[in-house]
Amino acid sequence: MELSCKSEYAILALIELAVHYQSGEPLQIRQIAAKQNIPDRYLEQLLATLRRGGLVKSQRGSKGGYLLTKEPWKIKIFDVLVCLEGVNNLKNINEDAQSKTVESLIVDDIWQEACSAANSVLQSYTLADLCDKRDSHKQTDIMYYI
Amino acid sequence: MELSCKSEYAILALIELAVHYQSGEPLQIRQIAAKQNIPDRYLEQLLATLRRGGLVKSQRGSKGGYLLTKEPWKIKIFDVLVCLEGVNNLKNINEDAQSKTVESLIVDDIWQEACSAANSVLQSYTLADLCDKRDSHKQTDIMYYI
DNA sequence: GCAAACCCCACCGGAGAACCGGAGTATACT
DNA sequence: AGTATACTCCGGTTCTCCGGTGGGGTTTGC
Repeated sequence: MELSCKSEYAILALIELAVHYQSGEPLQIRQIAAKQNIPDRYLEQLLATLRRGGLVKSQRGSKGGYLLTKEPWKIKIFDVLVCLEGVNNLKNINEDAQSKTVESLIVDDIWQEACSAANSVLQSYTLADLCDKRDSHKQTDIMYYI
Repeated sequence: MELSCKSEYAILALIELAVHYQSGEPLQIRQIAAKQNIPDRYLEQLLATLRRGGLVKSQRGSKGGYLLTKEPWKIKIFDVLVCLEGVNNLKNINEDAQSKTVESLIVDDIWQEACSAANSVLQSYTLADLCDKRDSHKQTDIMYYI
């Protein structure tokens, strides 16, 4: 029940892209990495995965960088996790009669139910929601500062 | 979002213990392993962990084995997972000002919310519930058999 | 053509999962 | 007392993944 570093980095990067989305300008790995202190060589790989997953697009060459492919309110946190962690439900092929007791089916059911509960939360948040939270959070900080 | 083999084995073993709970007789590793086709040397380690976690107790020597320490309806699936996977919320010490951006706090919040949703499902099931499900499932099988 | 950016492939160290073995220890039965 | 039966503890092995680094290649803007 631990959020992997990988997924956390990816979500943070996507938040940065979402914040700069309306500008239309691409954002570079270096800039994202610096703002969220993520190792840039590693972030590069994660962005490549996100690109292959269709969540971001890249622009090569000088003045290049990354852009969201969709509006921030159309990208759910769940989508990001699926893209990063891979599709998780491909074990159902191994349903031989052997090594599948009645009890293990029941346990799997419960587990599926728990996963669904978590996923529905992750489905309910978009990048835009996180940006809003960020803004209100920063407002609060300013209030304290005054 | 994958249930580890480890936890699955442990829950299956505890179901077996729960089924035989009213007999008061200890159940041996071999018997549990055979019924749920679990590698017995591995199951031994898992039961040791469960014992250290206070979920089961052992009886050594001939005619020994394992017993639940509590009634099956007092043991939640969540308890089993915590015992096996370890306490997961001990990262809060690393809250230096550095490497903790506002955004990462927000991401952590969302993740916590998703975890809570999953945990509340796992809190709602006890070993006794799983035994009931098992019984009704087996009833259904018999119906088909006729 | 050159620098700035992305792209791709490969590798490494550490950690954990899923096991297997062996020597020791407690208990029951004879 | 002695033996068989179980658990207990310690260790090692193989495999995969995670987080991270390095090097070389390709595209683009100026």
